[in-house]
Amino acid sequence: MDDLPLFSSATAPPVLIDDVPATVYEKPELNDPQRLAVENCDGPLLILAGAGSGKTRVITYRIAHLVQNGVSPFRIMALTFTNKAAAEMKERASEILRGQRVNSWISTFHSACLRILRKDADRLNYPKDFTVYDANDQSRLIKACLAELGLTDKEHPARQLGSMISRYKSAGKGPVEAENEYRAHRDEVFARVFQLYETNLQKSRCMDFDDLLAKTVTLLRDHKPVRDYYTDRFTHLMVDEFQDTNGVQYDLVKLLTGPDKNICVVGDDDQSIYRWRGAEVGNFSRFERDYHPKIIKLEQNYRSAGNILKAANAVVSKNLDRKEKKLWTGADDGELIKVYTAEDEVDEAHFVANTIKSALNEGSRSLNEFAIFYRTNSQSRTFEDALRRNGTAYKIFGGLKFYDRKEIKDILAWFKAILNPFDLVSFKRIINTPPRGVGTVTVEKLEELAVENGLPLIHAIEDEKIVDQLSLGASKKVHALAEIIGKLRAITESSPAVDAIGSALTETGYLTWLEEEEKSEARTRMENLQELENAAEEFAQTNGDTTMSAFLDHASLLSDADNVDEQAGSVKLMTVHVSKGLEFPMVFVTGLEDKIFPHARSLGDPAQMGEERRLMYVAMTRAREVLHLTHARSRRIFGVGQRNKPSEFLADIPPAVCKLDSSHPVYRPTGYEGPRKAPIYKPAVPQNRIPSGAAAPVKTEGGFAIGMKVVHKTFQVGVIRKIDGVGEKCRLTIYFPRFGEKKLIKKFAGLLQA
DNA sequence: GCCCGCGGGGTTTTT
DNA sequence: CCCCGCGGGC
Repeated sequence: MDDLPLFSSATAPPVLIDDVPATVYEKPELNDPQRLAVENCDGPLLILAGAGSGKTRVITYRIAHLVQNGVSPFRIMALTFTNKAAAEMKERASEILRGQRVNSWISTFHSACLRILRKDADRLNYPKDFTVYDANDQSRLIKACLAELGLTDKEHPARQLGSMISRYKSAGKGPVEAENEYRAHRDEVFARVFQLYETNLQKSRCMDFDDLLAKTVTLLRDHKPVRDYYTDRFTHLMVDEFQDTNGVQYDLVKLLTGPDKNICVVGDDDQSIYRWRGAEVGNFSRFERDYHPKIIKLEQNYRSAGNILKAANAVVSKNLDRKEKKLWTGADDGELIKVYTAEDEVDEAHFVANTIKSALNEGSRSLNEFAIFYRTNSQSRTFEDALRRNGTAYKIFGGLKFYDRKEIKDILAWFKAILNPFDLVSFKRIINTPPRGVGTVTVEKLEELAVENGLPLIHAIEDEKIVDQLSLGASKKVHALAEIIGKLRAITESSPAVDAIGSALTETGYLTWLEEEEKSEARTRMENLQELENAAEEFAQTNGDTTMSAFLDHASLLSDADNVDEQAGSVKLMTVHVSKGLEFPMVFVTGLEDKIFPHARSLGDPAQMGEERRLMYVAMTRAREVLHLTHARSRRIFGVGQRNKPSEFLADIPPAVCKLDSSHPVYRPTGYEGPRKAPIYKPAVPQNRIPSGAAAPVKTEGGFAIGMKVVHKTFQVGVIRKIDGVGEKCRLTIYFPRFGEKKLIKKFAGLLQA
């Protein structure tokens, strides 16, 4: 693997080899651009940091450099997206600054904002002890709003409305903009729900995740003394993963920038994979326009072997509108990238599991050197099965987060309700959980009585005179509930959070309830609750704060308790999104098929396809030494077998850096023909034919199938998502990238195959 | 008020 | 196929 032309396309950046002594890879010192990035501390700076270019090192050394040059750590703020990144940065900064107290703010955007708001929320007509709502709470509140408007969750899914609301708020917009921007009936509903949601949120004295950012922006923008306080204190500001910032975060950063404009943002446009969530890559150019920063590019990759980098570059360089960048490495080419064509998803999983097993048997690698990536969570299942069959320890990352689990939320809701009597979502959650005979009828009656008496519901329930107005049976049950609330309130006020949680588990009857339920999940749930107590204890010890409200803040913002580094001794499984920021010696990127990765919903939309491509780039650049790419010729999707072409990304990888992997004994379902010899990477042509022949049936009707691309005279190109009914009554749900989802009657739509 | 069974829907998700 | 949430029956 030597002097072959590395890239067929003229636009692809060259990869420079052997430009730098090998020791650099082993023990990295600061290279020239890195040193510039560290030492340029005056005025605005934009660091374009390619994958694996030592970004974290640069940020931490910058902090150290500032401190050594007389800037007090007290005046430094660094903003990240994840708690993990913040923790790592904090730890490494304190290592470098041995012994010095690092009282900088190194935290996520959200916790920095929460901290700011806890101090001054009263200026926004919020109590300082407002509650933070997560996506689940938000969804419950939206459902309540829908009900209030006489609408159903069916026609307007709360989750979908929630993400629309979030998208608006991330762009700094509210219900008024929503109303102005939409005219169609469906969206009028959206604006009304949005409006009511905002009103009810305020009434509940709660903020959702997006509010934490948006309200901080309002606070800083409209209250000069507050803004002055922060811009005076923080003379040096740093922002990590700048490509992932949304509109509101950009505004926030701008408001926090002091008069000296010592602001440094770090990011990589090629790793922007959260555009769908409101991230605006345009913030890079906005930053350049607003600040005229110095620009430093970190282009030397210290992570991946040469071939991996060449392949990754080849994939991402097909995107247009990239920042000019030439990522290179001083490392050797390393092994060729292995491409495996599996018969189906079971074969794919076995190939991966067996490859890992034989590498382990050779003794050269340990369990935690392996990672398996997939595009969607549902793909994890077959890998779990295969690994389990091989007796290989594994751990899945992502998925349901600890603090999002039902049992955890059920218990914490008691304290949220007690600490904020206006938080109806939390209170309603616990009124009859576990079931104690206080049903909807009783609650409705109580709500009326509460309104009449001008009391929040939870206080009304504790008011004997009010409860006595209920029927005898109901009032007894409500009294019992009030008693629990009273006890928990007392212990919350007097004792550490751990003890309060402990007594909630027994007093509310939650543990007994779980014990009685003879379900298989009950055991895990109880273990999780035990873990909740541990978490409260641990939080108190590390933060020196035993109060419930502090723990609740922690729980709502630090939502993933799992830490990849701490899970030694297991193969790691995760979606590509979750893999961002991590690295592993041996990586398997799986499901590389048209409609899986790139995902079907991205096909036909250039912007979304660009993001899929970056996603692939992120996945590949996680690998240090060995990269396996796998795809299956057929795969069960929603229980139905489907044939998919190899992903077009496979075709983008220069043949010179990869080889077909056929060396392993694989699991062979009947009909397996052995590994293919012919080149499998033909540039993908748009898949628009109904899968035929041996393929299992896909839902079809009159020449149309789910996933098929079609052309409509008004809406142009779209992808069929759903087919309802047959013949004359056949209705097609089609997603048009430019117009959104439309339901059309086949007979009248005049559709053509794309 | 509770529980089971049906039906709908299923991309990614740092906080 | 598999998970969820709602509604109807008990």
